[in-house]
Amino acid sequence: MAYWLFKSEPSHYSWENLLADGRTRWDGVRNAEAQNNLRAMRAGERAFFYHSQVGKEIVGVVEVVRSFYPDPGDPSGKLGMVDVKPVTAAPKPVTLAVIKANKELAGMSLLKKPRLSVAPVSEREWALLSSLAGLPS
DNA sequence: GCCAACGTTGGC
DNA sequence: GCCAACGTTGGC
Repeated sequence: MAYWLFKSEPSHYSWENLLADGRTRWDGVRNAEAQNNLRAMRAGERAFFYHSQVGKEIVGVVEVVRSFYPDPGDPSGKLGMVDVKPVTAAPKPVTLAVIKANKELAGMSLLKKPRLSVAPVSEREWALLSSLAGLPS
């Protein structure tokens, strides 16, 4: 059971948009490493939803409801996506500043690879972040 | 196949 | 709005 983190600019697609939609396709990922992460996801796995640029905080938890499948709109046939649904909002959103200030989280992909939009989260990081967010882990 | 130029991302 | 980091593109 792996854990993940999805980044999205709220001006483009926010947590509120996801709540309103109930479910969405996580398409439009171009970066190869991010694509590999999508490919590695299994249905039922969970991920944090992070607002980049505006907010810069973890705002909720999503679940992968459909594992990787090709994007029919991609002419190269290489790009794919997963489907996600919201699970729960974070009672206490965890800001980037808080994450940066925590030594235990210094190894996170979020910090080490700031431009990676779909990143892995370790079990330990998941537990710690869940607790910081006021979520049961 | 190399590498310079360019575009994009995302924090500040 | 700026800039650093870094991935991608395209000419050679």
